Amino acid sequence: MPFVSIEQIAGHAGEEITVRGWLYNLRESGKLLFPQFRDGTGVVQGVVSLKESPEAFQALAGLTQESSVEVTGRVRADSRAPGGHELQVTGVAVVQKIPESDPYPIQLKEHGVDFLLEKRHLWIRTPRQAAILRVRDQSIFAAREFMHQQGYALTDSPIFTPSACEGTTNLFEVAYMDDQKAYLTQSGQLYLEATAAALGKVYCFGPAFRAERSKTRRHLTEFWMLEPEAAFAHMDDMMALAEGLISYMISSVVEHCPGPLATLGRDVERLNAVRPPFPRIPYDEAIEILHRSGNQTPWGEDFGGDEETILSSQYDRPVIVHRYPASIKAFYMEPDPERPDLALGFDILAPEGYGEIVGGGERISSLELLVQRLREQNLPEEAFSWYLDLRRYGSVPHAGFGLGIERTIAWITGVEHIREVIPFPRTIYRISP
RNA sequence: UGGGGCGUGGUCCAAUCGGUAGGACGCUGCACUGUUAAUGCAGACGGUGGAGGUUCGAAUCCUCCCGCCCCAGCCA
Repeated sequence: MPFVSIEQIAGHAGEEITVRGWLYNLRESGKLLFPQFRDGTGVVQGVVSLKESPEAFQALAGLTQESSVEVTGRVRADSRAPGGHELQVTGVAVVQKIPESDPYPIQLKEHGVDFLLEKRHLWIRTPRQAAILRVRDQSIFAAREFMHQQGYALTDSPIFTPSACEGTTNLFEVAYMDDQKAYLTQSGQLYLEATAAALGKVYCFGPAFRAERSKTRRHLTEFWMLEPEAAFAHMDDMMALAEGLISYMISSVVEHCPGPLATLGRDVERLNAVRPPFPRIPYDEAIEILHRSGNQTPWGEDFGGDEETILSSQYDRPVIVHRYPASIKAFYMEPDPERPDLALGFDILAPEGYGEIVGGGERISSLELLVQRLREQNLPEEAFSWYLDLRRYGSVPHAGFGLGIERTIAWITGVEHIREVIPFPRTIYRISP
């Protein structure tokens, strides 16, 4: 008897197959049972009659939620079944029955956030959570596929680092190395600038750690970031790469995850609108738009959640804001040659209030200017000596950006909170499970 | 780190002015041949986050502590 995954079941109508999975729910109606099985790819309803399949009926009657099973039966199209197909069960092998004395804790009812996060290791079994993780998988696969197609080589950055990318305040210290302090990385960028000078076009994809006391729906303590970096590239090249990357991720998810998107109730039309080019607005113009909208943010200040929402709500696709005041950007940002008070940096704001999903720009290539900026910021020059080597030996214009995977996936899936788009979220108040 | 909010059976909620802490789900049993988080009937288990205080009496009022949620800042 062939094993068939539930997402493939419609293609096996009329055949006898075996499904391996878990009992998602059981409705009993006299001498008829309606068990629902899930296997991680979907949910299918079974039907068992006492008269026709007494042994299967006895095996399933009273079986507890989430007990593991292998069930055999004939697939039949039936409009009364959720999903359009059901399994006429003829054989049941119970792999493990959950005892009634200790039932599965997550009901098919509403639960509170705290309870669900305490049971995250079980919560991910629910169809909605599984659909989100399915989209996460496809998004990351598509992102890596796109980067590879564009000629970018994966050169992952270290997780343990000796110093900060932009200061030490937000770093997690690790008490392990004997002689000097070690920290968990908050960005792979500095190392990517080195590998970009080695291989030309590179990227890394891995976790980043921020010891910020952020407790909003857009923040995690541990999140994943995709960071490209390219030698001889300028800010415009990176804006084009980012919009191509994001558009590719979206179209790949729309193409390969119709089931999960339907489970999530995501409006696919809004995703289909996301195609290049994305609107590009200079910071100066963004300030004007804000002022016209009644927001009085003065020139020279960075944007907060309110400002991001005003700007992004004007468009049906992500919006790129570029050329920010240099004073509010990182020390390594290349100044605009025409306006030295501006930095050649850009952010991409996702639609629908999901906020900043990309931050990046062009890096300073001049040794003298970089040293000057380090001193202005009171950063320890010796800790950056290898980084300065990149400007000593064959320095070139180069640029890159970081894309926050969880924020991007939260937007693609349409979920309220970023904590649902990573299997085991880490926040300031949660390290378990 | 600031501002706001919430902690009641395993879960989700209710409890009027300070007056015997209750319901639903879940679990058990029975009924039901097309259920859609099935339904109906019956049953069992089980709780006020913690420590003080006020009071004849505290889930309710006060103080402190703990846990969590939301917002801001920071950022992706």
